[in-house]
Amino acid sequence: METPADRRAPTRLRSTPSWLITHLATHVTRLVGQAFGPGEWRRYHYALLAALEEFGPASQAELGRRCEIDRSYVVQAINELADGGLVIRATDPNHRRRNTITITEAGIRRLHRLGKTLEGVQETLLAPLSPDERRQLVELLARVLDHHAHG
Amino acid sequence: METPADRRAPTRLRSTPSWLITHLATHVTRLVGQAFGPGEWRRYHYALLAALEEFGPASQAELGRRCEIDRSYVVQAINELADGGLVIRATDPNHRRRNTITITEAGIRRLHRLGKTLEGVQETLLAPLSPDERRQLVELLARVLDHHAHG
DNA sequence: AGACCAATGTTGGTGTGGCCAACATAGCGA
DNA sequence: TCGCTATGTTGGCCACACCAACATTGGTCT
Repeated sequence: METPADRRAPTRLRSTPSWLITHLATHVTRLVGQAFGPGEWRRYHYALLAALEEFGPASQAELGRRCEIDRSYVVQAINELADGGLVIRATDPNHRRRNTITITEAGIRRLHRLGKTLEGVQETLLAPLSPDERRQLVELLARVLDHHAHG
Repeated sequence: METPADRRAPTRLRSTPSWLITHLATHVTRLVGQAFGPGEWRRYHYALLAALEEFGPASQAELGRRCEIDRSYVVQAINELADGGLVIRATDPNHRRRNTITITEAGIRRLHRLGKTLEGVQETLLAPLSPDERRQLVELLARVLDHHAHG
């Protein structure tokens, strides 16, 4: 049997947005993890690189605010990115308590490579949806997220 | 300033479904956690109770398959539910290696109470969407989730 | 100038929860 | 009868969200 009877999900869950989102997120995490590979970069590295490429050099605190990542996690992620030569951490001469993070050429290449990988993930993830439906979904999710981010 | 410049999220992230979903899931987890209260029941307890109410008594393994929860987590959650008198764990006489989990009256009441709480969460979560858009979002998410669950 | 406050980087701890490995027990099928 | 598998259970690892504390350093107010 393709879908055994004891695998049907409760109706209450299938109609509850919060459950759909959190549960789908676990599938997404697994897909992204598989695509990025073990011991390699994770989605937070991608997020930080994306912010650095789009907005230019920034402090760790600013990166955390842009990507909604906790300061303490930014520290670790930037450590790993710097170890890999994807970013450079330098003390801001004007504000000596602050670090200026700059993306390197290697970082930009890696960002684009990870972007390609993520495109494949989206393809797998949204396979059952038409292009129009995919755009609808992205638009709805972005609206909801905007409402709660920095809200 | 309402939305400081350094809080704008990178375009790459805002247009990436996998990022939208995982990131939104953290907001959802926080909202649900606040609504359910500390040290109290969590979403997995709700999921298990919902499955028990809809499909009747079941083994732990079956519950895990229905709700896509790992067996090891089902054990703990059922322990807590049983401690709270919301379910009863009994050995299946026909298959003595198997437990039969049954929801109690108190469990059904708790399920309905948690359901009401969750409805409030959805209201907060989907505030920026119209009723039509909310239905669209639920339908799209359910389709995607169905495709990946048990796939 | 001096006193206070806020931002920053950093460390470390806590809790959730997804995932996997191992194991004993007990049915089931060849 | 000999595996093979399902089940319940324990325990571990990992990704991260969140929070507290702290020293440094800048800006602000008086």
